[in-house]
Amino acid sequence: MNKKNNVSIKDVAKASGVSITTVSRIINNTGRFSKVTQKKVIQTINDLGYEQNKLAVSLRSNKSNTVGIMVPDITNEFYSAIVKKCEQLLFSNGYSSIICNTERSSEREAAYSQVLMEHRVDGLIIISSAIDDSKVIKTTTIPTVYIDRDPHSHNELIVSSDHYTGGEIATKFILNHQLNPFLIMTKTKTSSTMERVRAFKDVLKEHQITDIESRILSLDLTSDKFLETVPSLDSYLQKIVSLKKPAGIFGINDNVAYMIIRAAQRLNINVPKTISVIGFDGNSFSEISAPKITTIVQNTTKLAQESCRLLLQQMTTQDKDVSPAIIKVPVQLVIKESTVH
Amino acid sequence: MNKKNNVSIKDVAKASGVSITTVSRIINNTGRFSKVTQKKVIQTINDLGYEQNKLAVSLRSNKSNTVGIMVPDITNEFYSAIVKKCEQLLFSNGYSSIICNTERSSEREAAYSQVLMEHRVDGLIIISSAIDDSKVIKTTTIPTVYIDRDPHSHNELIVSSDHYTGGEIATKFILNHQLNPFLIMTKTKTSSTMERVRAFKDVLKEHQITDIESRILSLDLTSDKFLETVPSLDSYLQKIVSLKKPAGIFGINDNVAYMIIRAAQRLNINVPKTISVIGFDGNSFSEISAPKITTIVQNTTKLAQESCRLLLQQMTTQDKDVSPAIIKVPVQLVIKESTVH
DNA sequence: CTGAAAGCGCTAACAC
DNA sequence: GTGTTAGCGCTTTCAG
Repeated sequence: MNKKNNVSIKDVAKASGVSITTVSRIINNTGRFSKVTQKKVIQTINDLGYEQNKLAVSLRSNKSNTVGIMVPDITNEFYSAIVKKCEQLLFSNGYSSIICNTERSSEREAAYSQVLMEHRVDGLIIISSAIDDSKVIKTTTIPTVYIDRDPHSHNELIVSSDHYTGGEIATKFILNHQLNPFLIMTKTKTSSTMERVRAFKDVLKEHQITDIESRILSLDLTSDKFLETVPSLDSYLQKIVSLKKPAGIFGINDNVAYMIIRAAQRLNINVPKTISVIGFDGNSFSEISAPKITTIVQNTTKLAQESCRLLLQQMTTQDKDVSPAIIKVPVQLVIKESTVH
Repeated sequence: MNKKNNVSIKDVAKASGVSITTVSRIINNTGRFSKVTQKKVIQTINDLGYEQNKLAVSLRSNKSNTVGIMVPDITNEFYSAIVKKCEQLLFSNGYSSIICNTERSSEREAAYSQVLMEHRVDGLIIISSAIDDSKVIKTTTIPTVYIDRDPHSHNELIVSSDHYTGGEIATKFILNHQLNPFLIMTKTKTSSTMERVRAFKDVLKEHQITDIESRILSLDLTSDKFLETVPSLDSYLQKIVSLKKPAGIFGINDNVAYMIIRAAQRLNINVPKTISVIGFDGNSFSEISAPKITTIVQNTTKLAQESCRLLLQQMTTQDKDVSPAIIKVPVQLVIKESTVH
C-alpha cells in the first residue's frame, strides 16, 4: 500500500524495443522519430502506466518547474485570494507552487527560504514579508517578485496596490464631508500600512491640520485579533465623541474598521451619524458587517496577474535583460453604509 | 541575476580535501567520521555557501519529503484554517507541502493529481473533493488521508467532523425550542453535507414529522455566492412566515445561514423572533454577522492534527501494517444571537 | 574512520 | 530516424 509507481523510462524503452533516448524524445516531442515508433511507445506508456519523474528531469535540466509563494497568513482573505490566483496562473503555465505560511515570523521565513532553495524553486513570490526580509532571501539570486514591499535596492520587481493614493482618497473623503479626521491602525508595520499612514498625514498637512500625531491611534495588537475587545480603542472612541463633532475614522484595514464599528456599537455610538468609518482592502467582512463598511478596495486579481506576469517573464528570459519594475495597481473607493452620505 | 547557487557536494569535497562520501556522511550525520574532518567540512560548507540539492536526494532515495494537499477553495476560511495547520505540522516534521486549489473541478483534480505524482510526493491530504474523486487518485498507492469523504473502500484513512451528530444537535435544538423545523442547503453534494441532511431527516422522522421533503430547500448555487440575492430563498422564507409559527431553520453552513439572515432582514422578518437560524462550521462570519449566528463549530485544529498524525504515521511506517481508520472529530454547539433563547 | 564506484531517472551531445 | 554515452547531485554498498 505504500509503494510508488516505479515504471521508469528504461522499462518503457525495453518493453517497446527502442532506446531510452527515443522514448525521451517522444515524451518531450523533441528531435525526430517515426510515427510508427511513436505510436508503439505511447502504447506501452499507457500499458505500463508510466509517469515521468519530474525529480529526475529537474535534476538533469536544473529547472524544477516549481515556485515558492511566501505569505504572512493564508487564512487572511486578502492574502488567500492573491495566493489562489497566483497559484492558478502559475499552474496553467506549468509551474507548481509551494505555499509557505510565515506568520510574519523571521525564523519561519528563514526556514522556508532554506527549504525552497533546497527544492531548487525556479522563482519566488513574496507577499508582504516582515520588515527585515532583506536579510533572509537576499543572498540568493533566483527570480523574485515582491507583493507589497518597500523598494530596498533598484534591482527588484515589486507589485503593490497604490496604497498611498488609497490613503489619500480615504482621507480626502473624510475631509470633504467636513468630518473630524482620525486614523486607527495596528502595530504591524508593513510598507502597505506605512504608505496609507503617510498619505493620511500628508493630506492633513495640506489642510493645515497640525495635531496630527494625536489623531492617530496605534493599537497594540495585530488585526487578526479583530474580534477581541480593546480598552484603548474604547477610550479613544469616547474621547473622539466627547469633541462633539462628527468624526471620520480611517481604519487601516477592514478588520480594524470592523473593530471600530463593533466597539462603537458597544458604546452606543452611532455609525455613521456620530462617527463615519472607512476601511481598506475590500474583504467580504466589509460586506457582511452591519453597517456595511465603506472601504478602499484592492484589486487582488490584478495584483496576482501582474506578479505572475513579471515572474514568468523573468523565469523564462535567459537572464539579465529583465529590467526592474515597480508596479502600482489602482484601488477603488466603494461607498457603503458606514459613512455619512 | 538569474542563476542558482551551484555549489555541489563535489565542490565541498574537493575544497576540504576529503571524498564525496565523507561529506555526505557529515551532512546527514550517518556512519562515522572524526571530529576533525567534521569541523573542516562544516567550515567549507559555510565558506562556499553550499546548500543540499533536495532534488538529487529525492531522486536517489526515492523520497521527496513533499506532500500534496488538495483543497476545494483556499479562500474559504474553514478550508484555509485546516490547510494552514496541516502545512505547519508537516513542515515541522520535515515535509514541504504543495497546495492545490481544485475548485471542486474534476479536471483540475486530475491535472493536479498528475503533477503531484510526477513530483513524487510522499503523501496526500485530500480535503472534501468532488464526488467522483475515487477515479482520479485511486490508481496510485501513496499514503493518503482524506478529510471529509465517504468511505468508499475499507482501506482508507478518513478524518472528518462528526457531521451527523452535529446535524442531530442542530435539529434537536430547533425541536426542543418548539420551532417549526426547516433545512436550507446548496447543491454541493459533499459527504459532510449529506451527513448533516441525513441527521436532520432522521430526527424529524423520530418526531413523527412526515412532510420532510417539503421542509428542505436546496438552493441552486454554491455557498461561495452567499452575498447574492436568491429569489427562491426569499419566497421560501415568505412561505415559512405565512405559517404563523416560529420557525427554526438549519442552514447547512454558516454562509447559508448568513444568506438566510440577510434575506430575512430584507423581507422584514425578525431574526430570531420569527425565525431562528442555526449554522454549521464556526466561521468568523458567524461572529461578524448581526445578529451573530448560533452554529455548530468544527474543530479545525483537531482535524488537521489527526490528519497529519495519520499521514505521518503512514509515510514513516515501512509499509502495510497501518490499519485503515475513520476518525470522527467532535463538534460543538455555540449559541449566539440568531436563535431564540 | 575514509574512499571508490555504482546508480536513482532523465536529457543532450554526438555518433551512425 | 535511432542508439550510445556521459553526467546532473546525491546516497550507499563494499573495500580498505
